[in-house]
Amino acid sequence: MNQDPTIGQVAKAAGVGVETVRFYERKGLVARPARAERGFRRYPPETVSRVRFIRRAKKLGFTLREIAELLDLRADPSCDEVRARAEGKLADITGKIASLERMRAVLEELVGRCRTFGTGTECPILAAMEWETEDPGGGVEKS
Amino acid sequence: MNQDPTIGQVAKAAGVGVETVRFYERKGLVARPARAERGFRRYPPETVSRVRFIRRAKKLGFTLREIAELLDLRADPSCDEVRARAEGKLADITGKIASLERMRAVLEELVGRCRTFGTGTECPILAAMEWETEDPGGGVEKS
DNA sequence: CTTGACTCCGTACCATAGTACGGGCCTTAG
DNA sequence: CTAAGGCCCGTACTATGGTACGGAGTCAAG
Repeated sequence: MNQDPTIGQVAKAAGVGVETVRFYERKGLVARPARAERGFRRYPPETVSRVRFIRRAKKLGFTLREIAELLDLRADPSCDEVRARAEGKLADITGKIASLERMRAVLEELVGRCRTFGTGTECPILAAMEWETEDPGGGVEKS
Repeated sequence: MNQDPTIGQVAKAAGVGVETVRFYERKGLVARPARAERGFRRYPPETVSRVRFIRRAKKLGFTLREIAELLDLRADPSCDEVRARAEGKLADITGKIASLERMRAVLEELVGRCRTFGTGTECPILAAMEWETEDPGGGVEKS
C-alpha cells in the first residue's frame, strides 16, 4: 500500500495549485516521483516542505533558478556556498532599497515644491521632468 | 531640412537598441514621431532624455506601465492631478522599500546566524527556510 | 556594380512564473 | 446510471520587457 501523498495532497498541503507542482517538476525543482495505481504521482512526504521552501525562498526574492541551485547545495551541506548566495541576494536587495530611496527623495522634493508653488504658473514637477533628471546611478543591475 | 535625430541616433544617444525604441513606441512610452524623407522617423531631440528617463525608472523597479503613467504626468494640464499622481507613486515607492526592508531583515538575520554557527552541523539558512518562516507580508507584488 | 549602413515593416522568439484548457481515464457517491 | 471529482497528458495562453528575423527600399563609398 502506498500512503504517500498524491499531487493534489502535496499541492494543498503546500498551499499551491496542482499545476504549480507539475510546473516545478518540469523545472526540476521537485523530483519526478514514483507512480502508483493509475499512473498517479506518489510523492515522498518531504516534498511538501520542499515546495514550501520554494515559496518562502521566492518571497525572499530568489528566482526559481536560484532556488534550484540552493536546493542542489543542500545535497552537500557546504554552508559557505549557501551563505554566499544569501549574501549576494542581500546585496541585491540593499541596492534596490538604495535606488528606491534616491527616487523617493526626488519625488518628495518635487511634490513639496509643487505644494509651495500652488497651482500657479508652471508645474514644477513637469518642469523637472523636462530637464534631464540626474541619474540616480548605481542601479539594480542584473545579477 | 530636418536635423531631428533618426531612430538610430536616439537609440545610440540613449544607450538602447533601435528595436527598443520601436518597442517603446508601440507601448506608447515614446510618441509616434513625424516621418521624413523615406518614411524615416524623426524624433524631437527631447526623446533621448525621455528614453533615458525610462531606463532610470526601470532600474528603480518601475514597470513600463508605471513609467508610462509617470510620463503622462507631463501631458496632464492640471498641476493638482500631477501632484496627486506623484504622491501616489511616492506611496508606491515607500511600500516597495518597506517590503524590501522586511526581506532584507530576514536575510540579514539568516546570514548572521550562519556566521555565528560557522560551518558546523547544518546550515541555519536552509534550516530556517525549511521551517515555517513567518510570511514577511505585503510583498513587492503588483500594485 | 556591389557592398555596407541605415531605415522600414510585421511577426516570431527568448526567459520568467505560472495558469488554463481540452480530452481522456477511473472511482465513488447518489 | 450518471455525475462529480481526482488524476493523467500536452499544449496554449497570460503578462513583462524586450531581441531577433526576414524581406525590402535607398543611399554613399569603393
